[in-house]
Amino acid sequence: MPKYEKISNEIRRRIKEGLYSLDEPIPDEISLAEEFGCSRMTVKRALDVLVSEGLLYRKRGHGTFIVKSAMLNGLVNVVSNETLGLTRLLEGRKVTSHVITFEVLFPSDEVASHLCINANTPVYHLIRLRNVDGEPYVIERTYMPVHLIPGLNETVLHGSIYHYMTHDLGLTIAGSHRKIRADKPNELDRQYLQCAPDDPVLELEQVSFLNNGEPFEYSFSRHRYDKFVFVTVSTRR
Amino acid sequence: MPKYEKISNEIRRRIKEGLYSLDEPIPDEISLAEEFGCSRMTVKRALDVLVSEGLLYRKRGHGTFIVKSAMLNGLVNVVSNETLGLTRLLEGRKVTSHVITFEVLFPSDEVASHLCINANTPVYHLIRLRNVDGEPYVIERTYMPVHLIPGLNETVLHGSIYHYMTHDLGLTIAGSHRKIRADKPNELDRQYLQCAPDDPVLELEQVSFLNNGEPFEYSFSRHRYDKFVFVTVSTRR
DNA sequence: CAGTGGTCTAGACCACTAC
DNA sequence: TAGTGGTCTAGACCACTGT
Repeated sequence: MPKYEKISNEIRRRIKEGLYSLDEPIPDEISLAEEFGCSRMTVKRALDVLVSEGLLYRKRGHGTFIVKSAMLNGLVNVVSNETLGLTRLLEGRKVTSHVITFEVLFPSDEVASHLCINANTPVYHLIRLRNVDGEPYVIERTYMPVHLIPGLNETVLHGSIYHYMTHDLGLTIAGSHRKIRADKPNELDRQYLQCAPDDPVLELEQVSFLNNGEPFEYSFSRHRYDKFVFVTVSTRR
Repeated sequence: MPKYEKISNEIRRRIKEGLYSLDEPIPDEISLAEEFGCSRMTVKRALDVLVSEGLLYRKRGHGTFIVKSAMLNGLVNVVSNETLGLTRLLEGRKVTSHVITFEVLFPSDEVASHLCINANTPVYHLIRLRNVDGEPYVIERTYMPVHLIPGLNETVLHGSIYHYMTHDLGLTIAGSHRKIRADKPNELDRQYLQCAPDDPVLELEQVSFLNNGEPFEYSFSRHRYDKFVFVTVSTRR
C-alpha cells in the first residue's frame, strides 16, 4: 500500500474518531509531512483522497477543514461511486439469484454500439432476479460479449459474475458510465420484483469496461424503489 | 488557468476530434511532457483529470488508452457530478420558476441535523416549481439557514439562488452529498409537476456546503421521470 | 532488457488570507 | 508580513509489461 494511502486512512480514522476539531483547520500540510516523515506533496495527495470523498475542504490561505455535514450524517463510511456487483454491495446479507433468461444472440444496433462491437459478435443476453434475504430486490438485464467472458454458465449466474470475472478469468474492471432514472414498472418488474402497478423502479443503465478498455457489459438494473438509494458525492473543481 | 488544465483540455479536444487511435496508447507521459514543455508530473496531473472523467484508462507497463465506450456514446461532452443549479444545467433553454412556498421557520430535528444547526436557528423553507421551456420539470423543497443567505426575496427566487449566492453574496459552493431515489408522486407532484397517479418521480436529496464548510442547503428535488437522467462516472481506484 | 505508468522527494514560486 | 494551500520542477526509484 502506497504511503499516501496509509496517510489518508490514518487521517480518515482521526476524523471519524473526532480527534480533530470541527471549528479549526486540521494541521497544515507541512506539519503533517513532518509528522508522517514524508514530503509535502505526499501529504497533499493523501488529503486529495479525502477531499474527493467529500470529507475535507480546503481554503487557500487559510487551511484544510472537515466538512461538518459529512460528519453528522454518517457519510464517513460511505464509499461513493463504487463499481461493485450487488453481492459485495450488501455484504453480510444473503444474496441469491434466480436466472430468468440465459441465451446467446446477435446484438441489436443499440447493444452493439454500446459494447463497441459489430452486429456479428455474439453476446450473452441474461436476465437475473437478485434477492436479498429472500426478498426480491433488483432485476438485471445484461448484455456481454461472449468472447470477453468465456465459460459463463448457470452455476456462475447463481453466484457473482464479477467474482467469476476477477477471480477465475483474471480480468480487472476499470470503471463504468452510468445513467440513473426512474421508470414505471414493466411486465418483468411486476412479475418478479412484485411491483404494484404504481410502484416506481429505479433504473441504473451502465456500460462497464475492463482495464484493457473493452466494454464488457451493457446492463439495466431495475431496483425496487423502496429498497435502494444511490449515494454520491459531488465536489467543485 | 493552470498549465495542467490547459493540457487536459487540449488532450480532451484531440480525443473528441479523433486525433488519437482507439487501438493504440496515446503518447507516453514523457513525450507529452516534451511536447507541452513541462515536467512529467504536470502531464500526469492533466491525464488524471481525464481518467477521472472516464475518458482514459491507464495500464501500468503498457500505456494510456482511450475508453472506447466513452467515445462512442457521446460521453465526451458530459461533465459528471457537477454541483450546478438547474438554471445553468440546461443552458440555452428557458428556465422559469414559480414560488409555491416561501417562509421562515424553526427547523425540524431532521433539517437541523442535516444543516448542522440547532433547533433555534431560523431557516428558509421554500418550495419552487421549475419550468423548462414552459413545461413543469422539477419541484424543489429547500431548507437554508437564514444567516448564511441573507436578503433572499421573491425576486431572487424567480431567478437562480445559486447566482445570487455566488455573484451577489460572494459565496463559494464547495460540493454536496447526494442521495438519489425513485418515489411515488405526492400531492404536490401531482398538482404542479402534473404527474399522473402512476408517474414515478426521481428524487435527489442533497446537503450542499460552502467553501467555509457550512452546510447551506438541505433539499429534495423531485424530477419528472420522463425528463431527467442522472449521469455519472465510476472508476476503480 | 527497454519502456511504461506509480510513487515520492526536496525544493521553488505564486495566490490568497489574516493580522 | 507570515502562513496557508496551489502549482510546478527535475529528478529518483519501483512495479509491471512486453520482447
